[in-house]
Amino acid sequence: MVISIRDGSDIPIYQQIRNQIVLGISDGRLQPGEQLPTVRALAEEIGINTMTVSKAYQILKSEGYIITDRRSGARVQSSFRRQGEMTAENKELLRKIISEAKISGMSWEVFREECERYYSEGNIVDE
Amino acid sequence: MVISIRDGSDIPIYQQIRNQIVLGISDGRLQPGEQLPTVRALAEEIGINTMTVSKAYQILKSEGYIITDRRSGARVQSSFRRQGEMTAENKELLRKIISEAKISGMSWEVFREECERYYSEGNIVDE
Amino acid sequence: MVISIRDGSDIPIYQQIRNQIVLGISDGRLQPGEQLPTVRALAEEIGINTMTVSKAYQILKSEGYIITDRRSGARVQSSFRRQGEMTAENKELLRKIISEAKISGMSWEVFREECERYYSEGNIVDE
Amino acid sequence: MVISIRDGSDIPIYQQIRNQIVLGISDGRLQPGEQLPTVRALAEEIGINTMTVSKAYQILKSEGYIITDRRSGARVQSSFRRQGEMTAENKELLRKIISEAKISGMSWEVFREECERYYSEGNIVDE
DNA sequence: GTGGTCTAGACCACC
DNA sequence: GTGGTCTAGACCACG
Repeated sequence: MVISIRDGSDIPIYQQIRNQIVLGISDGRLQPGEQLPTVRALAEEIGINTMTVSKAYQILKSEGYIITDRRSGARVQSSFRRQGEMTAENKELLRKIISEAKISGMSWEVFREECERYYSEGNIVDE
Repeated sequence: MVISIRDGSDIPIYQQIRNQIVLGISDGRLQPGEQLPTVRALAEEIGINTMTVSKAYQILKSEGYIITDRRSGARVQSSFRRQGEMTAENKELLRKIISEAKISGMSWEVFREECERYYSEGNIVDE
Repeated sequence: MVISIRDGSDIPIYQQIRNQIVLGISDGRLQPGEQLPTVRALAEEIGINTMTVSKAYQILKSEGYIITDRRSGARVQSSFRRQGEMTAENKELLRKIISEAKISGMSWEVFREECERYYSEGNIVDE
Repeated sequence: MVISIRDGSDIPIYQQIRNQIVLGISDGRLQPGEQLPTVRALAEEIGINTMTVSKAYQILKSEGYIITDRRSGARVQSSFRRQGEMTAENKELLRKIISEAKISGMSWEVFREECERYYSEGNIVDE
């Protein structure tokens, strides 16, 4: 999977990496149990510091998306806790997005379709 | 309208203020043309520096949500440009939220309902 | 001549008045020697403080655009010093405008036409 | 590139900085992708507070002229959206300038030449 | 090292 | 009274 970094972005690089890997997991490009590139390899590929990649992996690990192993490096978690809830932070973000969408005059139908499109991009195949 | 700030949040205070005012506009608690608290009053109420509030107001102004007037202070815009589009940043955020929701096992129906609930909270009354 | 004030503008009201009167003189809506409304009348018409209109008139007077007279109030200057030069401030503003136009990809021809259009709006008839 | 500030000017310092950098971009003294001085360095050079420079950079960033990067500081955008339009504010300013030029007796030909001269000062080299 | 945030307190122009 | 600007100095996250 290709990780691309936007240079001018306000989002820290380690967050961008983290987000793209989560996205990859959600749409099936990264399968449960699949091996991730080593910290060093990914850092070199993107052209950034290994510390930055390492931080991204640490976060992914602490969030339960990946597991790390001294021998085999990092792998995607093979089964996820499916509590079916959004984090408080994501709820707040969603509120922000929706409030701006409403003010901009976007109808609920159009917004719903946009979400549905994102929702149907690939599917997780686990267990 | 009450503005509440979470101290430990990684979202800057001025952004929190900005977001809550946009939310207030979108759900009708702040009506078009309505007067906002003065920079000094809001700063004192929240217990922060006037500069921080001022920065929030300037962002809101540059985004077209409010107008500032030397006479009467800050007021909510009386009419918004309704282009019916999300910003690129919001699209990216929405993707992130949805990818995480999917992995957590949240079904499309549940997510849709959550969004619909936010969407129906109050309505903008354009004049 | 109708003077209209934009509420949310960054330009101070007295400047807006001043600019519109200068514009009126340049395009012929205000003829040399023509009587301007009294400070009080204009203030009431626009719905602002008399001080503000008074300040606008003072500036116009100091710039030589109008003359004031205890009896007949304010009148447009009947003949202007035609030195055919821009002020240093206007040169700087023009540079700013042109630099932004260039970066935005506006061609010299299009810019020239825009200027020409403004230039031909009405004509001064004096002497 | 040298940034010079006029102390008595009614244009805020951060705006003067902003304008001069835009000018530098438009006439090619600042090339796309080129590194700008750091906030601290520029502040010290001019003899002002870092906040003031920072504000200038943030405006330039929000206008799309530069990007800021935690790694390498601030850099000129490498490609600009070329919509070929003036902002409403610039149109208004241009009207004001032209109205005053006309009254001062400046002929269209002289004004046109002045503009053309500014227009031909350097050229943007987009990559 | 970089830019980003925030404070406390000051002064200004506008109305 | 209002918002806007600026300072001096601090602390933070990022890389």
